[in-house]
Amino acid sequence: MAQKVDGARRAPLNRDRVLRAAVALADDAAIESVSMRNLAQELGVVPMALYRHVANKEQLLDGMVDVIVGQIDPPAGGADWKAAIRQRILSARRVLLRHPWASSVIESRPRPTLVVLDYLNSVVGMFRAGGFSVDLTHHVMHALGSRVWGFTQELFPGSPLPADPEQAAAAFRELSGRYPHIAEIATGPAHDEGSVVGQGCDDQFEFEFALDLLLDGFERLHQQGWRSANQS
Amino acid sequence: MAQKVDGARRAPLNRDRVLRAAVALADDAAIESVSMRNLAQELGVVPMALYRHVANKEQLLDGMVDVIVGQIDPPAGGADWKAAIRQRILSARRVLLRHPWASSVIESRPRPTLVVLDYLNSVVGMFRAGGFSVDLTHHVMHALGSRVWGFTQELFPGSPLPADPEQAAAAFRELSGRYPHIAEIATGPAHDEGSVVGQGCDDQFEFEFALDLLLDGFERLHQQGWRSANQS
DNA sequence: ACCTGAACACCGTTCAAGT
DNA sequence: ACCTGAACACCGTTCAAGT
Repeated sequence: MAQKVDGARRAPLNRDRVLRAAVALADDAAIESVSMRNLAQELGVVPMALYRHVANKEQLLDGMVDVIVGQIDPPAGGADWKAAIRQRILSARRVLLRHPWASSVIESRPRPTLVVLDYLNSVVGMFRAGGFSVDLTHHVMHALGSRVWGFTQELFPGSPLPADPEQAAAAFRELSGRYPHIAEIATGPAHDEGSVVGQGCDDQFEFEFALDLLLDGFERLHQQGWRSANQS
Repeated sequence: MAQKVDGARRAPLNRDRVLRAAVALADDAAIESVSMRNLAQELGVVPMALYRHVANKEQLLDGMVDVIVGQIDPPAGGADWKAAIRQRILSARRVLLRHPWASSVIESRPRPTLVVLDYLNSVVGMFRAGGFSVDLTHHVMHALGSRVWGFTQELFPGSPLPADPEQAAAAFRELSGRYPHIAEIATGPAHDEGSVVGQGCDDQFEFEFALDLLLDGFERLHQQGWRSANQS
């Protein structure tokens, strides 16, 4: 649980302390616990005191995103564009795994903050430094989408099966009847035991599989000197 | 704006009417307007009357997703897997474009509903029918992620530039100074006027660019008889 | 047995009254 | 001039009192 401030607090409140406390609260409890009132109590101040340091709750969430994005490693020097971008995105992913609430907050922001623009600008610069045309870089950034932050929408969030093995087996039989294709890819067939598809799945593998598929595709287009259809 | 029910309502409330009213309210106003209290008022009933037809607000949102997903075209017969899946996903996209609130609601659901599982099951089935191995189909579904619903996370939501042309020009000069790479791909260079990169960008083009890049990648892996590393 | 108004435990934010 | 308690306008949901 989040640390309580002791009776006589010393450090005066500032924006940075507010943001770090909000991140800690989201980490320790849940993002739903991050209300202005709850956060104020955690800091030992009256709710209205927060409004001196953040304009409103939206700006608080923006600030929390900035704290997270600030933890992503800077670009690695020396490596070629593909390795460097791959490395950087996997660094973003490691940050997000430490703060599971962050991906949904990033998604929820209607406008990018300056810190977010800094990160995106530098990723764009990495493609450009690799020789990508302005045109191709534009499309490639769109194709990456949220993967540039190290996450994607999970299609099957949370196992639908109960914890109890016997109940799980029964639930699985029912699932197989109604959704045979899902059941098949969820567990893999018995004759395919060496596969990575097994009980649950390896999210890191899936992420890298898709990332590499995209990066390989980008590389191929770049090498072919890809241009928009109306220019070819 | 949403239609008001006239004084003497006739049709008794049922789950379907509740869900359709919620979708209409989200379409006409905004998803933020879809509160139990607001929705009840729209239907001319007391808030608690809704709880007879949906267990709670979470189930209301699930039901709204079901209404949306139910509008996606069934699989096209006859076409090869690539064309058929492409077509189906673009149909999902057309549905989502009619209901702009839907993508964020789909993302927010912690567990898939039966209708959602039906759709996913049938997409999985389309890959399997195209000869994809269970293994590859698993990874390919993960790689599609939210694109199977016809959307992806927008990296630059809403133009950061003001509407006034003069102010926009000034803002853009400042943007260019701080974020030169973003400025470059946002507008494209002057000598590249034929490009699709121009004032703003064509979201449909970007979606299809990324979708085709992925589908082409899937096809290549399938043709090469791709297997997990530990099996090769 | 069915329905529902009042109440509870929350929100984010405004604003006037206090120092 | 600064700070903040009370208040406002909302939430989702419970529950007991009413029919």
